[in-house]
This record gives sequence, structure tokens and C-alpha cells, in this order.
Amino acid sequence: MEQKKSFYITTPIYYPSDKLHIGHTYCTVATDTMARYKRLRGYEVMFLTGTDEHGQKIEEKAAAAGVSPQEFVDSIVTAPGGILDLWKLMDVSHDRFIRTTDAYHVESIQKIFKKMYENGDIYKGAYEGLYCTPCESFWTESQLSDGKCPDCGREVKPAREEAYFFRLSKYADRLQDLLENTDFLEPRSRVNEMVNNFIKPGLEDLCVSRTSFTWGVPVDFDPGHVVYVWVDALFNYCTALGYMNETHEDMARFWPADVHFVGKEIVRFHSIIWPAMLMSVDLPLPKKVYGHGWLLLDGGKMSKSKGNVVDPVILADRYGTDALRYFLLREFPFGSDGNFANDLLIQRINVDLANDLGNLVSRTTAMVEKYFDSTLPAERVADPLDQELLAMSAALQGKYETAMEKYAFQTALTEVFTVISRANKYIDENAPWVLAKDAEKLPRLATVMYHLLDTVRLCTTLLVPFMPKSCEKIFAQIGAAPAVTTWEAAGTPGLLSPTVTVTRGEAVFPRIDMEKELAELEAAAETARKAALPPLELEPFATEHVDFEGFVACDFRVVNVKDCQPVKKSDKLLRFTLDDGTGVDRQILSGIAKWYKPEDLLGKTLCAIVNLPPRKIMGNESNGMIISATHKVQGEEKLQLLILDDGIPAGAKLC
RNA sequence: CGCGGAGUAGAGCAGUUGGUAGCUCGUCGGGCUCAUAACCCGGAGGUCGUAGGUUCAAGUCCUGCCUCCGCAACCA
Repeated sequence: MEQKKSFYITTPIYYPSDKLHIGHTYCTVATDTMARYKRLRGYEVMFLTGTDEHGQKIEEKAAAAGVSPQEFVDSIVTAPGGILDLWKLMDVSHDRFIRTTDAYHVESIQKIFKKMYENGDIYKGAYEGLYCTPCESFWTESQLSDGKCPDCGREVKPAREEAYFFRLSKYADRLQDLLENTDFLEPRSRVNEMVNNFIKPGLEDLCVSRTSFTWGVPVDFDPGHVVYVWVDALFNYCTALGYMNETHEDMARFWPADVHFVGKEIVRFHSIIWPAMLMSVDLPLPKKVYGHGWLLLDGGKMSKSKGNVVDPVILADRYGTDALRYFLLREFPFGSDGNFANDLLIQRINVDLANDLGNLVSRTTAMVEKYFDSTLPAERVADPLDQELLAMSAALQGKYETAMEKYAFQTALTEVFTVISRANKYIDENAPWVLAKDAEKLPRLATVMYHLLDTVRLCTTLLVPFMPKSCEKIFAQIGAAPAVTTWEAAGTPGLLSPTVTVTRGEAVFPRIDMEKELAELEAAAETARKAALPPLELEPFATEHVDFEGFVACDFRVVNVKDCQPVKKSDKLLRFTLDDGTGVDRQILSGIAKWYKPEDLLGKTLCAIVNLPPRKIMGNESNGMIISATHKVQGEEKLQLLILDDGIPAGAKLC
């Protein structure tokens, strides 16, 4: 028997320093869809994903959380709600999941490192740069801010450190040729960036070991050094197949990889460093690296620090995994950036999935049930009205295939939905409800129904890689047997059983109430945002001493509120008229309107510093400052006045 | 002049090798009633950022300029 053709596809291995967001999901769903497509085509597929668990950042995060690095990454990768669960939720069908902390991988990396050392591509040298001692970090001239460490702002000084280097420069010519003269890297627009930015200026040898932290693969022949994370990470694509280890034995079957899907920010590592290292160990290069675009939010990058990450779990829970998968691949061209927004998601689900596809299935099965008691009779009557629909159905697979082979998911889906739209129009043209009134036209009615069901079968088959679960439901409803839902059957209209029986079911894609959902999503995001903030934040304590004279010079007094009014045109300020014991009213302005109503403060006994220089605020003179206590609860600022016992007389000195 | 990307109807997006500018939503009008208040038809609305150039012909190629975004050693 002829062996099946193989197809090896990978996602990047993700860095588990935080929960994964919609961007990671996007890449993984795209990879999964391609893997499912190839399986549908009859390929033997190896779909690899995993996690890149070493490095300084993980080490620091773990320390901050008070756990070991391994415990920390476990909590993000394998714990409930972790990455493995996320992929399960998203119906990701990876064949293998690699963690760079897997023992076989670590051993393999050590052997690979040693191999490159022995063949002379890795050599021991010295890393020279500007070093910040407290941060234990090297910086380049351009990274400094004001000539100081960008992290802590302290002085840096020139230093050198023993390190291993990879002879990247040696491969510059071959790399340039690879990028410019082959289609190794796509989309093509990424090539210019790589060549202009990194190769033309001259490739420098790459520092591939670190001594400033320990959470990594140890260099076994030189204690104290750990392997640079990218060397560790990139080779996962090979070690997972069994390169330099006995755990797996799939190198011969699957290497070289057919395609690595990667985000655009790591194209550099995959299109320069990765091929160079493969050249060094004398392995064939992957056939392609595809740098996909990013999901932006409000036109800007999604990032933890901006607090605008989108959680795929919330969306999948609310709208269904398949709807989310569909949206991600339909809305955005794979090679370029796209703007994510909740209303786009809901609109896309409603228009394409609910109105067009879901409703088509619903109305068609409803009519077959109503007019034929769910089972079509075999007799047929053809009509010119059938021709266009049949022609489009027959041509669909070819168009779809062309798009898919170019990783143009968006185009492939558009093609399918063009046919689905045409089917809806076909119903209108044929007006089955009119045919149903005339007993002589029942064969024609059956013909119309059959073409509709068969068109749905064909379209749904092509949608299986995108929405596996929902497509199964549709097949069940239209009575499509497994034999007619294969790739081969998707190219030929008319394969559905002529006397097919339908089974009406629940709506496969229910319509979503846009306004209600947008409001709820907004509320959910707000809750999540707050939950992510620290429960209680206090001002950092002063690190410098004040001298005693400075302290006693501050004249704090007990004051009593005689009057309190809001300041016009200001939503923050209150104007206090205070009894400070001198017999002369004192006026102080205070920016606390957000927390207190003026009338609630009348007669209260407070504390104020009275010898600050007078200052005009919004046209009112303020003579001092009222003392209050502040802190933050989940990012929200809280303020409370120091309200004292009313028995204390105004003017009493605080010391 | 660090590098790269993007600027197309009110909004959000497609436009492969140059040949009548498309889609979704919204909007206006009509049709249908099988269906998930869905489906079908039609109208209005675009100097394709800007100024030049090549061409019989440019959103699509070339040059200048403006605006926005991303990247510059580890956030898909």
C-alpha cells in the first residue's frame, strides 16, 4: 500500500509567563485548521504545539510568586484553566505537545549545543557591554535611557562576561539567498524587513549562553552557563520528533517541517537564526515560515501593560468555540494585522453563521420535514434555475483549495459563503412554498430541496476544518452519511442519498442580541480588569529621612468645619471655611469632592496643616491643607478624611 | 533622511499577475413568508491619503510629501 503523504505543521511554543490571550488563540486556531484541512485531504499530519518554559523572566515571575520556576509554569500550562485546557476548549487537535522542560528535550538540547560546539560553530568568547550590577543585566548603548539603566535608572559600567557565541555571521550569504531567492519566508513583505534590518547591516555572532540566571538548559560541559532560550526553543521543532533523543522516532517521517506558523515579532528568529542553526547541524531546512499578522485592539497592540487583552475563554463560552474560530479566520487576512472588536465578532456570527448558514439549514430541513415528512421521494424534475447553483457548487472545491494552499483562510471562507448565499437566493427563485401547493409539482419541489441539502453538504464539508463540531451537527441534520462528507465527495454535487431523511434540530448558530451582549462583555471585561489589579495598594514609604526641625516646623492643628461649599466649575474641589481657634475664619480648598458631599462635613472636627504658603486655586485662596488618608483598592483610589473626636477644641496643636 | 506596514462609501474590511471599484453593517424603497424578526431584489453614498510620472488603460507600477501604526534581542 502506498504510504500517505506527510504534513508537519507547528505553532510557536508559547512563553507561559502569563495567561494566553486571543492572539495566541488566533495562531493556534489557524494552525489547527490547516492541520485538519490536510487530514481531510488524506495527509498524515503531525501538528505540534507547546510551551517555551525557560528563561530569566519565568525565573523572576516564579520568585515573585514564591514558587519554584517549575511550579510556576505548571500552574500556567497544566493546571485547570491553563494552556492545555484552553486548547481543549478551542478544539485544537495537536498531535503532540512539547514543553521545553521535558527531560528528553533538555537532554537533546545539551547534545545539540555540544554538537555545534564541537563542529566549531559555537565558541567561547566574551560578552562586552554596559552592565547594571543591581539588575544583573547587560544593556546596549541604544537601550539606555539618559545613559542610565532603563530598568532601575542607576549607573551602568562597561563589563565583560565569559559567554558562548554562535557563528551566525558565517551563514549570512546563505541566509540572504534563502530569503531573497526562495519563498521560504512568507508573506513576502516580511522579507524586506529581515534583509534590510538584520542581514544587510551585517550579522553579528549571536551570544547563546547566559550566566546571569539558572532557569534554563545547563551547558553540560561548562557549569554556570545555561543555553540561550531561543536555541532551546527553536530546536523544539526537531526534538519533538526525536532529534537527538530516543523518546520519539519521527524525524525521518516528518522532517523537514512543511510550515512554521509564527507571529510577526518572532519572524526574525525563525527566518535567520533558525535556518542558520539547522545549517550548522546539517539538517534540512523547513519548507516555509509564515509570519502572520497581529490582532490589534483599538488600532494598537494588545498587551498586559495596556490592560486591553482579550480573553478567548469568555468569548468561546458565550458564543461557542466554532463561532470564535470562524470569526478569527474569516475576519482577518492571515498575513496582516487586523482590528479586533466585540461588535465585529457578533456581527460576523450573526450575518454569516446565524442568518446565512444556520438559517439555510433551518429553513431547508423545516421544509423537507413539512412537505415530505422528513424523507425526500426519489423522483426529480430539472429546471434551468438549478444550473447556476450546481455550477457554483461544483467549482467551489477548486477555489477553496487554491486559497487554503496559500494559507488564505479568509478567501477560502468567502468562497464557501458565496455559495451559501447563492443557495438562499435559490430558495427565493424557486419559491418552494408555491410548489408545495400543487401536488403535480412535488417532484420539482423535491428536486429543489435535494439541491439545497446537497449544497449544504458540500459547503459544510469544506467548513469542517474551521468548525468541526458544528459541521457534525449540520451533517446530522441534513442526513449526510460519512461517505459523502469526505474531501473527494466535496468536489461533486449530487452525492447525497436521493431519498435522504433530515432530522430537524436546535439552531446550530443561534442569533446573538448585539446590544445586550456588548453591554455584558463590557461589564465582564471591567470585572476582569479589576480582579487583575492588586486588592490593596499603599503609597511607597519614604526612603529618605527628614530632619527633626523640618518636622516640628509643620504646624498641624485641629479645625472645625463651619462651612463647606463646592467650587464652581470644578468637579474636584470643595471650599472649607474653618474655625482654627484664632477667631478668624480660615479658608482651605481641598480636592475631595469625589469622596464627600459638602453638607455631610458641616461641624466635623478635622486636622489641617496651617502654615503652608497661601495659594490661589481656581480663584480662591487656600491657606493650608486638610489631612486625609489615601490608599488604592483594585486600582481605585480611596480617600478618607481624618475625622477627630468632637471633644477636641479647634486650634489644638498636633505633635 | 533607522527599518517595515497601513491610509478604498457613515463605520469595519476585500481587492491575486494593471482593463468597467466589491463585501458586511447602517440608511432608503420594494418582494417573500419556508426559516434563527431571518431570506431575496433595487436605490443613494467613494476625487481609492496627497502631488506628480509611466501606460491605450492604475486602487493596482514608479517618485516626492502628509498622517497613523508596529519593530529595534525574547508579549501570537
